[in-house]
Amino acid sequence: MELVMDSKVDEAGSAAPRRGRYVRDDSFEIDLGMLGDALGFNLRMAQSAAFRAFVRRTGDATLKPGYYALLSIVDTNPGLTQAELGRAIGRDKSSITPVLCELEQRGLIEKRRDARDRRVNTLWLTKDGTRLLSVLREKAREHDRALEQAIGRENRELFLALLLRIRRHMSDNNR
Amino acid sequence: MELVMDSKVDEAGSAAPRRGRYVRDDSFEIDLGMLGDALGFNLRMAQSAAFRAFVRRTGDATLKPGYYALLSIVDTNPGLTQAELGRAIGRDKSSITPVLCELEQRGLIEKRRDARDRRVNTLWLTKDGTRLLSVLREKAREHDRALEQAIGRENRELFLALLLRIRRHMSDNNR
DNA sequence: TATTGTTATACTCTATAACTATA
DNA sequence: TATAGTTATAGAGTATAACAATA
Repeated sequence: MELVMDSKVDEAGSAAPRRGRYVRDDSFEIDLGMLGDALGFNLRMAQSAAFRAFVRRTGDATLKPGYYALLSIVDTNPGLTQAELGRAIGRDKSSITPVLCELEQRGLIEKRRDARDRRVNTLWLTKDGTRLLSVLREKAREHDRALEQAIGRENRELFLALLLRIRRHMSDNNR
Repeated sequence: MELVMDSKVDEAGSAAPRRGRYVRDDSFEIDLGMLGDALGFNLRMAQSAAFRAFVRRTGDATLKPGYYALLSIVDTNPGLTQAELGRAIGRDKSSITPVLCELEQRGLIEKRRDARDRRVNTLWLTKDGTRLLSVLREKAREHDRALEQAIGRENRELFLALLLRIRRHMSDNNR
């Protein structure tokens, strides 16, 4: 297909010494080649840029970057279990445990042993957790507005739909 | 379009104890709430799903997941320096060094001290590096086709453009 | 037998700060 | 003074495997 993108076949071969140009002015001088047209690479770059911006925005909110999503899900689904939470965001339960322990120690969530199935912990937000979450939600809203501005408001719905399709299509389930 | 997914505003409040339903069948039963509509969260989930799929696809290619992009850029820009490479993908030079050392030790790239500026290393692909890259490129092409299929071929250009806008708009430069 | 949550362990990716050698 | 590359170190984020408790 296209994928070949801007392979202008300049340079006429890989032996052409790039040093000849000798630019050193921080201008984006590098040719990404077919990488610049790759969906995966650009998805990664965009995600990484967006995530860093989110961290900058929430950096003073006294919480590690990745924890906002967990608090938010517990808030929306009070009493869900750790395993359910893990499945919801596609992470192993063992990746969830230490995070939840820290959130509990900091008094942001509460774990309750379920009476009907004593293997599971149900998860609940505390008052403090609710309070912190509302602060984070405001930051997240600002972040979302910035992203929306970047892509253009009229593209929001489609963009979101495409991201969702990728998640569905590439997830471990459809291996 | 559809995009709204499952934000049905059920539950009618966060106090409703989810335990009542007591489902345990791995079906996606969790309500992501406003998270499900957040650009940042969905970007992260899509990227992570896509990256895992890429790792599955290249897992037997004898190379760590993140290295393909570096090899590809060195191929397209023979003789570029480590700092330039870092800037091209938005990573600190100290994040680049160990990767490049490993690639050199494995005989995939060559570092040459530049004569005109003896501080810099210029980077070059070896024969082996070129060979491995061509294998990886084939995998990458397959991966790209899978992603394209997920979003729909007609959306490719727009999607790519939006990802690029995010990268430009949110990058550390426009802080 | 299967699942939940925990633990031990390890790997990937990334950054900051301090260093050297150059410029 | 400023930059290129290295090193030491650390911190997120993630996973696999083995385990005890429970189903």
